[in-house]
Amino acid sequence: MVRRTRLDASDCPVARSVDAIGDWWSLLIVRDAFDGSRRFGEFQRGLGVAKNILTTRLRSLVAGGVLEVVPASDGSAYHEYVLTPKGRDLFPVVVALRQWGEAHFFAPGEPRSELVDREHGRPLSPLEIRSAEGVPLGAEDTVVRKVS
Amino acid sequence: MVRRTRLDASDCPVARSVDAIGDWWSLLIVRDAFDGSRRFGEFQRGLGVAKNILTTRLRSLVAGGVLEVVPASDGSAYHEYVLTPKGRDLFPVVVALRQWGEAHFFAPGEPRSELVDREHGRPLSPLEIRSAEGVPLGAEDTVVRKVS
DNA sequence: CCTTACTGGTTGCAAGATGCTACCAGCCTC
DNA sequence: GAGGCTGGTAGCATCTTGCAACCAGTAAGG
Repeated sequence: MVRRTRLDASDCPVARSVDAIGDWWSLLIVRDAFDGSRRFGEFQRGLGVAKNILTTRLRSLVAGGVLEVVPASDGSAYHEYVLTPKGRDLFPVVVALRQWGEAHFFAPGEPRSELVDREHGRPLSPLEIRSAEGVPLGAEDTVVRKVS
Repeated sequence: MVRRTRLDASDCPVARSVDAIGDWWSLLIVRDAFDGSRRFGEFQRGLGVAKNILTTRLRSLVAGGVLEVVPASDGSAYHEYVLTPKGRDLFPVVVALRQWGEAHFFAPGEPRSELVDREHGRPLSPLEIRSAEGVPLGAEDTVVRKVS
């Protein structure tokens, strides 16, 4: 058995998250879902992914509780894929990745897509890590602890 | 050419980030680096990954500017892998994934690792998405815009 | 020194994942 | 009811992943 390693039983939440959405396309599907895509064809055109790959990814996201299948909103006989509450909770992950990409992979003035406040049309403020008391923290101010 | 699709030229920052660290092991290596791992063997034992896989992942993270190779801190002839500033900027991504995993993949009381404030030993507060004005936003309050 | 263990890999092979191109069965539209 | 959309499957080639074996340079003990 040489299958891809499973980490869904790891005691680290990061590992379980990566196990659920850590493959290549899943997060981009979620990104497009946040951006309004609902139909198979929308995801396929938006991502440029092969249809068989998209099929397996959508199925695994549905199985993982990130997306759910609902009847089409336009009354046709087809169905649509929408984010569950669990899927919508991925918003900070997508925003964090977006901000990291913006900061490190684009030359100034290079064309890009940008996530903005719908009301004012301005970019979001950078994510901040804060303690329970609300004090901003850096990575060096934190430590991983085992809990049982 | 059937190689894995490259997204490093996409105009979406999320896609470029995923292209850089979106494979299975890279983010876990970064997580362990935040947790203090520096040596090849530490990563290997911490992750349980095959050595050839770890070799390629470390190389691509170094090539991508996330890790850098430095002489061993204990004076031996070996070298170590440490996060660059770009790599440390991934902290919000790791924290976001961790919080999502904690919220959705653990039964109450199930053993887990936890990220806490070093000073007080308490879990961090949940990440919040905020507008430029500091107003908390949900996914539905944002929209993606093309910039050129 | 000399031997032995550790560190940090490389190599070869088996099997799974990815991707492309057909192909196809329901819909829906005219 | 003909033709085009929608949402897939199937087959095949190639790439990636993973295990195990092997190996050179370094450190440590005697």
